[in-house]
Amino acid sequence: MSTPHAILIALLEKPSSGYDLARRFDRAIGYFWQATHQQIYRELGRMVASGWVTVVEEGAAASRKKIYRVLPVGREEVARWVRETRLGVDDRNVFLLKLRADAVIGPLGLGEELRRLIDEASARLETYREIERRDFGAAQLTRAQQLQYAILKAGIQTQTQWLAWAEELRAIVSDEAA
Amino acid sequence: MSTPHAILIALLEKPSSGYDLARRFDRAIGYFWQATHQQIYRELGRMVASGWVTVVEEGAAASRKKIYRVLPVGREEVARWVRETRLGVDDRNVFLLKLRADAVIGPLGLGEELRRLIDEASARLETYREIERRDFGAAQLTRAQQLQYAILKAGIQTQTQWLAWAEELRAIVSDEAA
DNA sequence: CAAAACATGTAAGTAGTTACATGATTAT
DNA sequence: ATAATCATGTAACTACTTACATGTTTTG
Repeated sequence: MSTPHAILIALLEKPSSGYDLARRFDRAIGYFWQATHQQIYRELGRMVASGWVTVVEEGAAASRKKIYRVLPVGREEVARWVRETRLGVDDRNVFLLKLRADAVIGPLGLGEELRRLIDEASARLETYREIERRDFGAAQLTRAQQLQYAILKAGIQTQTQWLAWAEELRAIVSDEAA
Repeated sequence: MSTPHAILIALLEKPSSGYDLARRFDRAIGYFWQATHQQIYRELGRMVASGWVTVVEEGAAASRKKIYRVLPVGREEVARWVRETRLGVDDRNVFLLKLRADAVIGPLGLGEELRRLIDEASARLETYREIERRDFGAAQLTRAQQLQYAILKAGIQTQTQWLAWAEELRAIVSDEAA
């Protein structure tokens, strides 16, 4: 559901052609957000139709490279999406997308949502810790139990790491004009 | 692409009805793998057709609760999927699924894939560290730069945490009959 | 001049989401 | 009795994936 906004944010960072976007989504952006060229061209077409972006054909008539640029309406749509899309703990890559939007178009008031995500992650961590105490307190664990414990520990460590990161982020995000 | 296998593994852990599966996917399983009841019923139907699972109707004729159980063919399909599906660094939840499969049906030889995923995560971490040195060495960073740095740090910390977890796991996974 | 990279699209199939739909059982 | 939970499904829509398709520009 966030693919069009991922593209809008990438275009706000730097106006590009569909091909350039596809390359950017293969490299840097692709580390936390994926989009194939087919998705990109489809969404670009839709977003031109919606009036969110304009397209300028570049180079000679033979070379049909098209550079897309976000219009004020599209910019406002990004801001609206950041404000109104309520995220869950599982949407961390989407939150990173919101951070990129916040970096490229002024402060958008992410402090409140960050606060809530921290609370939810804390609650989930506490649930995991309870399962840990209840199910993995035994001295000797079978191989299967060791693996199940490892799966749980993946969750515990992920929440712990994210919480530490999020706390550090609060200081930056909090100076906001919500 | 792994939804049917997620369901098979859940059924290997405990034969269940579609409704029970949906609940399990809402609770414990749902922390790292999602499936709605519509997906579950569709896949159960397909898997019965494929001969991977059998269904036993329980209770009176009026109450039409159906308990699904994995057949040997389905069990072998899980083993095949674990062996033959090549994962990337972004498929960590899928790797956790493979671990659950390994816990429920004997050792499946995950050591090699774990080794490769560790190598790939190390390489990605090194890429992130290079970007860090190149782009965020300055003493004073603007707000936008601080946010971009925070996004990068999320990646760095995620890889670091995962690598530590994976190294710990190697000891358990390595005693394998590949 | 040939291969790689640039550049943009369509078509078909699969998977996932949201809404609709129905009926039985259990607890208040 | 009535509301909540149990229990299973269908239909319509949207998104994503894989394969196909075409032509240009740059580099060796």
